[in-house]
Amino acid sequence: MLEPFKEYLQKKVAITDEQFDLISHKLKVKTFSKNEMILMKGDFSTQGFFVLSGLLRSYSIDAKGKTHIIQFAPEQWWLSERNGHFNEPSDFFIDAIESTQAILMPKDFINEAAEIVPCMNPLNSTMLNNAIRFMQKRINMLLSATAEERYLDFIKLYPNLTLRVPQWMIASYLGITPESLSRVRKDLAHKHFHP
Amino acid sequence: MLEPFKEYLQKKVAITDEQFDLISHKLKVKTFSKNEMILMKGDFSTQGFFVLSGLLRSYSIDAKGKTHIIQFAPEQWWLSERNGHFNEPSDFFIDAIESTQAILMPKDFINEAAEIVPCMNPLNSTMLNNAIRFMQKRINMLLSATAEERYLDFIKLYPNLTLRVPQWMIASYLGITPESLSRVRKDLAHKHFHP
DNA sequence: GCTTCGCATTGATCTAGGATAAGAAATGCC
DNA sequence: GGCATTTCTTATCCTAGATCAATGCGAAGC
Repeated sequence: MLEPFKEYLQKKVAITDEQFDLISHKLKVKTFSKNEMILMKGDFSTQGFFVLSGLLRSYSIDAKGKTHIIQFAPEQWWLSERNGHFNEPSDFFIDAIESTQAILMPKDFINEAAEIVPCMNPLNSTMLNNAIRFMQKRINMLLSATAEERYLDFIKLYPNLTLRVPQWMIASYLGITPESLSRVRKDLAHKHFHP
Repeated sequence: MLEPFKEYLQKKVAITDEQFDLISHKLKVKTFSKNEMILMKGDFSTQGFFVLSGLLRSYSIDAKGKTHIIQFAPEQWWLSERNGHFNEPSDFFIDAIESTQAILMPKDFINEAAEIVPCMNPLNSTMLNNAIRFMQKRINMLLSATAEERYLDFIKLYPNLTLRVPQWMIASYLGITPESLSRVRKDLAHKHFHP
C-alpha cells in the first residue's frame, strides 16, 4: 500500500527498504470517497496528506459564497493544513474531488523519522522550499498575468488536470469566473491553440 | 552585531549563548545602501537574508515593464531566493528599499547548525511552514478580495510599512495601480477610516 | 424513456479598476 | 535656496472581466 510513497522517497533521497519499514509504521492510509469532506474551515488539524491516487483540493468560501481553490493535490502531491501546527483553526476546507487514497502524515512524523533516517530533515526542508517557490510563482501570476496567460500557465503546470476537473474549478483556481474561462477557451480555439 | 538575531532565535527555541557562538561564525553581516541592487533576475543565489535593520524587497518585472512586489522584508523578516537551491536561475530581483543591515545565511547553514543544536531542524520546519501559510493567505486575498479589502489587510499585516514605503510599491504588492490605491485611500478617508 | 441536475456556452449589459494625462506636493540634490 | 525628480492626486475615458440571464446538453436517477 505504501509502495508508491517508498518509491517517491527513494527517488529523492537514499533510504533503504529497512529504514523505510522502520519509519513507515507511523503512517496510515485512508480512502476518501468522491466529494467527501475531509476538513472544515475552523477545524483544528495537524495532519498532512500525501495523495496515492485520486485528487484532493483545499479551498476557501468568501463572504458572497464563492469558492476559491487554493490548491489541487493529484497523485504524488502533498496537501497539508498548517494552521494547526500553530494552534490556529483552519482557514480552508479540504475535500476529495475524486475518490482518493492518501497517506496521513502526523505532524511529528518528520522529526521522529529523522531520528532513524537523518536525511529526512534536508528532504523536508527541500520540499517546503519547493512549495514556497511554487507559491511565489503563483502570486506573481496573480499579480501580473491576464486570464488567458494564467490558463495557459495552468495547462503547462497540471496538464492532466485539465480533463479531470470541471472547468468552474479551474476558473476558481485562476481567480476568474467560469464564463470568462469559457470565453478564453473559445478565443484560444479560434487562434488554433491546441493543448 | 548578531545580537538581535540571537534574541530572535532564543525567543523561538532553547539555544544557549555558547551554542549560538558555535554556529554563528558561519554567518556574515552585510550592509546595503538605499536602492542597492542585491540580486538580479537570472542570477544564481543560494543565500538567505535575515534583516537586522532596514527594508528589502523581492519583485518581478513583467513583459510591459511593470514591477510586481512579491515580498517586503522589514526588520526580523527573512527573504530568500529559493531557485538557487534547485540549480535554477532566480525568477525575481532583490534590492534594498532603505539602507539595510542583513545577516547572510548560506544555504547549508541550517544543516550544519543542526549538528550542534538539533532543535534547529524543527525550528526551520516551523518557519518554512509559517511562510507557506502566510503565502496561502495572500493567494486567497488575491483570488477573492477587492482593492480596498486588500489594502486594509495590508495595513493590518504591515502597520509600520504603510508610512515607510512609497504608495506605488504598496499598490504593486496589492496588484493594483497607484492611481487605484489613491482612490481607495480617498474613499476610506471619506468613510472616516483612520489607520 | 423521461426528468432532473450540474456544467458549459453564449449574449447583453455593467463595473472595478486600468490607462492616460496633467497638476500639486513632496523630496532630493547640487 | 532653488531646480529637478519622484510621488501623489484628480479627472476623463476605456477595457477586461464580472454579472445576469437564457439555452444547450450529457450524465444520473427513477
